[in-house]
Amino acid sequence: MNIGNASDKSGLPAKTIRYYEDIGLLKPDRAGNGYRDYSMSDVHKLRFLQRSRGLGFSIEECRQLLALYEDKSRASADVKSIAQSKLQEIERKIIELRELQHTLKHLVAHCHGDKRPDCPILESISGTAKSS
Amino acid sequence: MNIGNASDKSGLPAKTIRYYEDIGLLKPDRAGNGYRDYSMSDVHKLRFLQRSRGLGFSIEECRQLLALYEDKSRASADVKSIAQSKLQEIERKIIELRELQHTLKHLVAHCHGDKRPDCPILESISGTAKSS
DNA sequence: CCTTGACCTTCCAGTTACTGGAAAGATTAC
DNA sequence: GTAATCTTTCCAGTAACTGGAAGGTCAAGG
Repeated sequence: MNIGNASDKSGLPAKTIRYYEDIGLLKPDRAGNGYRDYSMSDVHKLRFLQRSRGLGFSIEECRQLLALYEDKSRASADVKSIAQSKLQEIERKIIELRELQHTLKHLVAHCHGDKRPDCPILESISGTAKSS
Repeated sequence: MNIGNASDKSGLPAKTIRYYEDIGLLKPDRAGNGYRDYSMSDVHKLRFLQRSRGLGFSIEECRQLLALYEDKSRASADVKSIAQSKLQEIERKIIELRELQHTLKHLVAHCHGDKRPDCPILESISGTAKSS
């Protein structure tokens, strides 16, 4: 399929998809007319990249994740150790998102935006003291 | 406290903290010698920024989140609607992280890196067919 | 067949969000 | 007092896109 279609299905702008090709992340086939030709497998990888990037992984981390995803026949211990450290990172990110969620929920529940300067929840979260 | 200390406590490089000041995200006090002086409240906000950025929110989104966090006495409906949409985004990110976690766990559990080109889990995830 | 509009191509420049390094002043440790 | 370790500002470089120009391709309508 063409890049526009792949873009719709993956959620990545066509520009970004071309950029990912430039830096060697994902190289699609080419049709006879020179158009890029994406397989469903390519689209899944693009979606995978779209998510990973959106979740704060760097391009290089995404490259590793994609290599895992593609199983570049590495030594087992190697694959496992990278995957394991990524899993820890994911676990941490989930916890952080839960905390952020918690903070915002309290905000919605308890702060009324009525120009009081003393929202009790925020004070309890952030504190006010100066220290060296 | 000095910027180095704030850097240690927030997890953000001093460079980045200064950059955030440049773009008007967080303006600390200044000590008599011209050094930036961070309060604990500032450090909490920096940590908040460190996390939000690491979780894939853009600077502008972080600015909004920080405004919520600081309760910039907006109209209640305004605050709530922004917070609500951020909460949805957070919910989505958590789900995506869980899916990524799921994928990697299967990888670790079922792919042995023994140079077989046919890891069954990855095939089931990504598919192989071409379509227009 | 021809045009029109929506695709696609490459290339190059601009933006966002840092990041590194120089040059110089302030502080702390001996 | 002086050396090491802060800190300051400023300017340049990098990472990861993003926009726009100039031009080729394709499917639909007349």
